[in-house]
Amino acid sequence: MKKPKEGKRQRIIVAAIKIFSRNGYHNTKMEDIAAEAEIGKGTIYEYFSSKINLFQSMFEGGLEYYHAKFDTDKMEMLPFNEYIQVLTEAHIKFCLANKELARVLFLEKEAPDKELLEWVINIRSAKIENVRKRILKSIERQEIRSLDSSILSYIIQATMISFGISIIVEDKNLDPEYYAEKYSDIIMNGIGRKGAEMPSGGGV
Amino acid sequence: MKKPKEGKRQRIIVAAIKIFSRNGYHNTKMEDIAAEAEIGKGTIYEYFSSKINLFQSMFEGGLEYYHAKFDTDKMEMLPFNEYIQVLTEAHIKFCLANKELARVLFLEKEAPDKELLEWVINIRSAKIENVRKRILKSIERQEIRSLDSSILSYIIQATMISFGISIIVEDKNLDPEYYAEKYSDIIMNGIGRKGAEMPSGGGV
Amino acid sequence: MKKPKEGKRQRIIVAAIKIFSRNGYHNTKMEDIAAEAEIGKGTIYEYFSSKINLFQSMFEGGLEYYHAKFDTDKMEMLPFNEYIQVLTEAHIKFCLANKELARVLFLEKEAPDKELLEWVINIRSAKIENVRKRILKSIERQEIRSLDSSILSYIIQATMISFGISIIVEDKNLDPEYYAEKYSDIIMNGIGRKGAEMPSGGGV
Amino acid sequence: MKKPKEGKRQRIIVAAIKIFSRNGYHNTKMEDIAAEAEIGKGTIYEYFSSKINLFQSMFEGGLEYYHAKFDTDKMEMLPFNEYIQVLTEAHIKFCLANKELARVLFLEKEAPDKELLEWVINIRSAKIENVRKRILKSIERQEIRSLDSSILSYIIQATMISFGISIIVEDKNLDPEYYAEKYSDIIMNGIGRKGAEMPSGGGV
DNA sequence: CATGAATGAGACTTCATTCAT
DNA sequence: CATGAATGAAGTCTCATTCAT
Repeated sequence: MKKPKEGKRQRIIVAAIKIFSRNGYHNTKMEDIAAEAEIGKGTIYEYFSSKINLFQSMFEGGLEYYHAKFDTDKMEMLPFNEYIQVLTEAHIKFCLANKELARVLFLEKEAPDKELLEWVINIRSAKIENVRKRILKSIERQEIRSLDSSILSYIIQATMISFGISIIVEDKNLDPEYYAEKYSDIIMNGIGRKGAEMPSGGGV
Repeated sequence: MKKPKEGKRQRIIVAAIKIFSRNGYHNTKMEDIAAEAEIGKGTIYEYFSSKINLFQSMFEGGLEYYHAKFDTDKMEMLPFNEYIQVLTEAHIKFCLANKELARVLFLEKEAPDKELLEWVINIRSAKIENVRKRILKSIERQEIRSLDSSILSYIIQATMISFGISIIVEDKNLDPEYYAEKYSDIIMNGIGRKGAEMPSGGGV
Repeated sequence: MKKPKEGKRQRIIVAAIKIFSRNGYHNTKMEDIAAEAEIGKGTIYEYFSSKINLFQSMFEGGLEYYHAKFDTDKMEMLPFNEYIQVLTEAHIKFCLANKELARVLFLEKEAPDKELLEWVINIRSAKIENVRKRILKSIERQEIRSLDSSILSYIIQATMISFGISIIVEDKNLDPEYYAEKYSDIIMNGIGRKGAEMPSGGGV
Repeated sequence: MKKPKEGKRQRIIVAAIKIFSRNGYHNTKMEDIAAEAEIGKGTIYEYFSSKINLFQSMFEGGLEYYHAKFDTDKMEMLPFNEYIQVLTEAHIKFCLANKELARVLFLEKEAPDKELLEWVINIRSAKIENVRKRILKSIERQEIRSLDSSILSYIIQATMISFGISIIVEDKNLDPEYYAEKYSDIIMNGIGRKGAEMPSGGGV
């Protein structure tokens, strides 16, 4: 039980994910986390300066871990429809494999701290911006038709999150490949009947 | 001016929306709400039995107000692409007009109370289910092609929320009609180049 | 319902007795008393300056009413055993007829106010002293044997209160005449077997 | 000196007795007790879950301590007059030695809690019933004459309490042995002049 | 390093009292 | 006179953080 040094820090993080995920930031007591980690309450303060600091460390580490799942270099090479598929599949797989962490990352919205909130918003904006850039590139490459890149990036981002939420909150077991493919199909080809001229097609 | 009993309740609700929206449930003090409403701390308790009761009352009233924006009878008549447009437009307009309320309704995720959390989840599931039923009907009517109704309802729901969030959090001023139309276009027609055969088109 | 002036004051007192008796001083809210009296909360303050003042007024009035039951002039004439009987009978009758008031007078011990507490203690001391004087007179008159008048007055006082408590708290229906007579018998004649020499008889 | 867990609980109890005794339940603040015990406010809650719990713990412990003073086995052997003496003496000694505790035990009447109130009433009833059984046995043994055992047990109980009250409230220094003996004498032999026929003697 | 007993700032809530009507 | 909506002081309890061991 007396792991070296860093084993304990990790144990605290793991415990924190579990408890924060279950109860939310404000309903979580440091004591609960200590109990989950099977260590003394005071020990947490050897590794983290405060509750908010623990939360942030956990959050940032978690987000890093999440983003590492998306190997951007390889993805650049993929055609857009595959890019969407890989993105979606990776996200769903992550949520399925890390429900608790995902709950913290994607559901914890009550800002424990203004600074953290801003940081999170910036990360998300950056990610959306990344997707948007990819969209612009794909339009250039004529992989996809010309459209408002901003709207599309919102749609993509939002839908992925939404799949995650149904896993986390409703505890559904979405099949990553099936959902990724179906989603890609819808977004690439639309939902209108093939060949039919949709009224909105002529648009503005 | 000590008599008028009503109006004060509303004033408290309005103040609560503002403060809960700004700080979240747990970072909000009853005193702050009282100050915002320009009344005494104790007065709140004349109208609401507790902090959680105030929050719930505000939340439920807000959600009711939100749902009232969607006249379901008329919407049933619309073709699917217009249905999407109207839905999206109403949502964006609501978020623009009620940023603070929208923030509470769509961002407050830390359950102040398990019961409320379940209630919210149920409301959302019901709404998604409603959209899903509409999708099935539209497939039947051959307005849209045959597809996984569940996935599509998630996409629609998620995208709307996402537009709201960009208004609420990033303080963007989305043009309701433009976004509604562009979104409808993407979802109906897809993003692939017209006439091009998309690889995923042959599906599964 | 719009009684003259003093009717309302009395009504408040009556309500106060009922509610204070039921809940005790600190668990009683001014609002409860107002509700019981079927008047507005503010109206109480037209007749009593504060909660403590209402309590004191009620208490003092009640004690006066209680003491009025003991016509000291007539009682002076009675032989001691009858004096005890009349005293006890009057007390039991009072408690039976005014359970709620009696509860306030004899059970409310948590001093709502130091001043009142002292006042009550003084009243009781005075009453015990009165009984003691009567005892001394009776010893002089050779109605009773020579003994420690202080102890006897405590016994008499305490026993009466005790009978009252069993009525108030245990809700027993003591027969005033029976108890008065039996008590008088015991106190006058003792409990030892007639004629037997009790060991303590020779004592000290 | 942060470790020792016990001793602190006792210190809180002692402080609680002092403060509750001085001010009564409702006029006592947790902060006052903490100050008296020279500890922090929050520390009390490490040992007692609430104010009412602290009061009950103190009360029950105190009553236990009180009852332990009466060794019932030995007392069964004593003749009735000595039984009364020992009972009275022990009670007076307890009140003298534990004025504050005695005040809480015998004067605190405003029920902080209905449950506790009932518990106290039951304890007292049980004690009175015990004394009554002893009386019945003594009548059987012809130690005392035949009489209403219920009345006599009330008298005995009441008188003891009364002695206690004069110690607690009036701060009198009663001599335990003197009072016990004189009281026993009165109760055994009555107050009537020896040999004189008391009118009530022939009774009913 | 590790611990958990101790702490006290701070939040919710109650209720006696006031005062405009 | 009568009222009851409004008030805010005051009390209970929680929990992040500290520090002696």
